[in-house]
Amino acid sequence: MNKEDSPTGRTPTLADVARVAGVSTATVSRFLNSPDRVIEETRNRVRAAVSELGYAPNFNARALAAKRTNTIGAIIPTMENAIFARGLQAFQEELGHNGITLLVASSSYQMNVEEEQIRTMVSRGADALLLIGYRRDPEIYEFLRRRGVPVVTTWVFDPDAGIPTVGFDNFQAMKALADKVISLGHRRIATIMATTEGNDRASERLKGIVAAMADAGLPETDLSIIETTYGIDEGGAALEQLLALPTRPSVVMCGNDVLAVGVIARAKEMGLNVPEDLSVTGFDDIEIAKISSPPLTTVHVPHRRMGKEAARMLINLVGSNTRRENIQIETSLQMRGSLAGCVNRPSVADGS
Amino acid sequence: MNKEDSPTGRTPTLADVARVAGVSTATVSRFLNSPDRVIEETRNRVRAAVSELGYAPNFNARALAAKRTNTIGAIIPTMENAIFARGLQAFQEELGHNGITLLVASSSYQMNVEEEQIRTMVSRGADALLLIGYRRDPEIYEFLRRRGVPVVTTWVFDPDAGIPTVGFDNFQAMKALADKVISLGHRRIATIMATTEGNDRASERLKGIVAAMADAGLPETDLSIIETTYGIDEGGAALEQLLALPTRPSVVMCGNDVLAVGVIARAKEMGLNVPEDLSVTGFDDIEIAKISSPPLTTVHVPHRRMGKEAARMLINLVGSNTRRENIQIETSLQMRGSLAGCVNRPSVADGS
DNA sequence: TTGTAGGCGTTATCAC
DNA sequence: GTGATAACGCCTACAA
Repeated sequence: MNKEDSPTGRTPTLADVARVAGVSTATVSRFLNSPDRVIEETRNRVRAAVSELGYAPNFNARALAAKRTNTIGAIIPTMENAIFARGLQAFQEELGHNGITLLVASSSYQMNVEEEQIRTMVSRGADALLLIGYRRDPEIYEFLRRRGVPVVTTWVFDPDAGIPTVGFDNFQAMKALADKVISLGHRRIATIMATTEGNDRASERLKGIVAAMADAGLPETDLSIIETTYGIDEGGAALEQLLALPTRPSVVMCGNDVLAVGVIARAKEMGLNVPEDLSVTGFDDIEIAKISSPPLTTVHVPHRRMGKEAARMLINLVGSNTRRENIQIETSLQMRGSLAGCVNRPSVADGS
Repeated sequence: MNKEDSPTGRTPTLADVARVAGVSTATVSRFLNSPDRVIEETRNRVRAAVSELGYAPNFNARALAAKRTNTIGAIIPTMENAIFARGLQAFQEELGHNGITLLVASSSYQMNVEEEQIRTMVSRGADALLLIGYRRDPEIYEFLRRRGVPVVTTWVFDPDAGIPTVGFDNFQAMKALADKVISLGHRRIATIMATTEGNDRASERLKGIVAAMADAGLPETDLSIIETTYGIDEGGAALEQLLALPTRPSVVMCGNDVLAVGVIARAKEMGLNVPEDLSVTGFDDIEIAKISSPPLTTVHVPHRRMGKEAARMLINLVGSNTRRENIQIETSLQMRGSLAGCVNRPSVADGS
């Protein structure tokens, strides 16, 4: 039982430190928040008292009194796959450099869960919020506006969104890939997407494919669409549905890399060669895209830069130094082995 | 400008609700926390006032007054790969069923960062903590004990750890796999592990391999060890180091699936056939293990069950219904294509 | 530079 | 059942 064993039997408070140091609570508070406003001699006494008591400030009390938490919240659709990991990592690093803590929650792609979490974050005092995509109930934006909580949305870019966006144009990005696919001779195109309802990224990507087909004069009926949740196994299951259709696609364009990798794996299990029998594309260019075999053709997204820029904008907004703006991140096509030209063989392979 | 536009110009408080409903703040508080202790008639008035004002309770004030947050914190080594994702998901679900919120932070496998985050979580009022592994500075456990914050560690099982563990025996699990590898004829074994310093899971897994070799009478010099950070590319880089050594291993046993998949990918790039030229094993059995080609032989860990059990124990500890205990989760070998028997060919393949 | 004192929004202990 | 009212731990004018 050393001297550090809680002398009072409870966790030390500011007042305890003040008493031990022989100063007022105000001085201790200053020592903690702006040490330069405390004279050296006093500083030492307080510092000693702090470490003697093992004092740690009570965050909730601080937030209550200061109306500021130095905390920014991020709500992402999922933590189960690595789609958002890298961007969030960069986001967190940038916040860390500015002494800001990140709080993360995941909504499982459910809008009502997300709303709940937005309210929770706000009631916990988050100074600002990072959200994925911009399409959500206007009421929630109204709520945030009234509470004065700045928001930035990412993974999308849209100057007309009404709120700051830091991201890329999902429509154009996917259209560019679809253009490429079509130029390689593919006509029977299938796509596996996240449920597009309430998911602007997915629905815009889908529109991108449709637009590319329209440009090429392909009938919309040549496009088979399956909506599913994101996951490797889900991708595989979707592929099976696709192959049960009367006309077998020559290419499957997936809404993200996770689905695509699942498709490739299942295709191989089913005895199909990728890309000879079936081409596959993804979206995101996360790590598994490279290690898939064949490696995955996909849309490269500069996740880290996106996360960093979002953090910077949010930090500015909290300091209210800036008006809102939008930052566009450029994506690029990442060609790899999973996409090949289409020789337009009949939909049911024969032995000839 | 409708009636909901903040009437007072600031966010509504309990007192505002009380005023509008014509009751005391105590009653509103009761309405919020134990509605059954308020008579129906009053309840309705309060309910109306709440929704009229768009009132939402201030979490920090609540925590300050109640000394309880209904929040449990989890600190994991990384969010960058999916190792902890599934377990954490199950953990969160179980907490959710009990009205508890989960706060997640990641430490990037750095002990000092983790300590910092533990202190942050506590000062934010987390009612309890979930940590990965048990090996850390005793001072931090002392800190938690003094603050009365229950802790459960997971991904390890050790009744002697001094704190509750919900997990598996890393030593035995890896030893079982190594036994199998050796029984297949492998002698020149290499291993790629996370830095074992401060990482009990990694160091125990390594010991498991060493023990298996000892049991088989293999000299310890037959084991090449490379320590690296977890990541796909890191696995690939480690493989290159390994292949530069004078005696080429016939099998690479990796500390986790992420490394192993990286090894397989790089091996193929280098023109090696897996498992003919080189066998590879992992640990965890996360999703990529299945989609790797060849699919990965690994140690299966029941992540979801582990997460769920940890949540239950933590919930009990917060209610202080229980004394601490330990729960062992059984792992199993998951044999797949990346591991084959060793024909003990010379370390440098020739054309014969 | 430092101290005093009021307030932040809830909860909880009492009486009534 | 309901209402005062004192905590909870910290911040921040304002004074000294």
